[in-house]
Amino acid sequence: MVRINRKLEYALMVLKYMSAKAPSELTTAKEVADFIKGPFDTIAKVMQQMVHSELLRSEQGVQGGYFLATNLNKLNLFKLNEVVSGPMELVKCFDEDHHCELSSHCNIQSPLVTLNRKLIDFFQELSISELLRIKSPLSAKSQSVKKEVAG
Amino acid sequence: MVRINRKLEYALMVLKYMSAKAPSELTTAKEVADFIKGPFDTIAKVMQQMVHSELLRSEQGVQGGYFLATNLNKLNLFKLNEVVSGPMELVKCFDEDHHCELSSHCNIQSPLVTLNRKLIDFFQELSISELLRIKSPLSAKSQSVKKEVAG
DNA sequence: GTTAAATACGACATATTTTGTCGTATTTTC
DNA sequence: GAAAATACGACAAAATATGTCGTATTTAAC
Ligand code: FES
Ligand code: FES
Repeated sequence: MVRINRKLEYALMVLKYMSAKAPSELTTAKEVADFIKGPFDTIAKVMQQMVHSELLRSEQGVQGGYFLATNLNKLNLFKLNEVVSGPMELVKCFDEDHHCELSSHCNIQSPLVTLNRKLIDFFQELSISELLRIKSPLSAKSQSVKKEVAG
Repeated sequence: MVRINRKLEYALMVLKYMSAKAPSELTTAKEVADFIKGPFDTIAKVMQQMVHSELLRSEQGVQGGYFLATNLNKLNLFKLNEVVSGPMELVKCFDEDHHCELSSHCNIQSPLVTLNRKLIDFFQELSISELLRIKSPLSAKSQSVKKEVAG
């Protein structure tokens, strides 16, 4: 099976939620959790992971929170998935720590390499701002630049 | 996470293995299991599922086995995944029996619909014969037709 | 300086999904 | 009738995903 998981959804929800605010405004994990009626702890951890990979930045203490620290035009779904799930191959066989026990007699290795590559490309080409239809100041700017180049 | 699972791999292995034979020759589950050094029962069940969806046909009894019953040019990865995993949405939220408890407050529903659609398209456009680089008589024929149309 | 609200983070617990095994029945050839 | 194969449901085990808890730290407000 091939499915999108919750943590990736939470990450998308967080970005969607935060991108509706002014860039300087802080957002707390509680705020998001309340808004989407989801589990605070899990969502908070996702946001912390996003800080690690510098998608967000955080301020601690009372009145602390998170704010966007990246251009969502340059962020893609592949990257975002890595942020929440850690780096991993999309075809299990090729994952470092997985070690596929069939690999020595496998008759579809090269097809799987191809598939792995195609999946990576697919997710890399999916920009978050496009997917979430975000029109931030930055986003709008980049879009128009893109248009000029394209047209 | 977003990953290809074993059953789909087994199905691909089976098709790869069988497509190397003459169309009339039978292949047993044991034969495939021995060849790839995989678990007989699981592989057998995958082949049985393929019979249900008429990708293969079977003959019972001693000297029984399976043979290809479909044009692999017309088979795509989406369909093959459905055959081994049953019909299901690629974004869990939209799955009939899953019922996403966040859906009433979800702020990314429309993006998820888009993503779901794109994933389906991606897998539907991946033809099995192309992926496995199969050059069966049928396959070769269709390929040349395709070329003529394209060129 | 104490309290409250927030992030930070690891360890654990639970739930779900995936993967494999077993038992048993049926079909067919020898 | 025995052997080799498919057929299939129920179960078991393993892996993964998801959520919870405990505790520490930071900072603003009082
Ligand atoms: S099944 Fe893992 S490498 Fe082919
Ligand atoms: S999280 Fe399920 S519909 Fe949005």
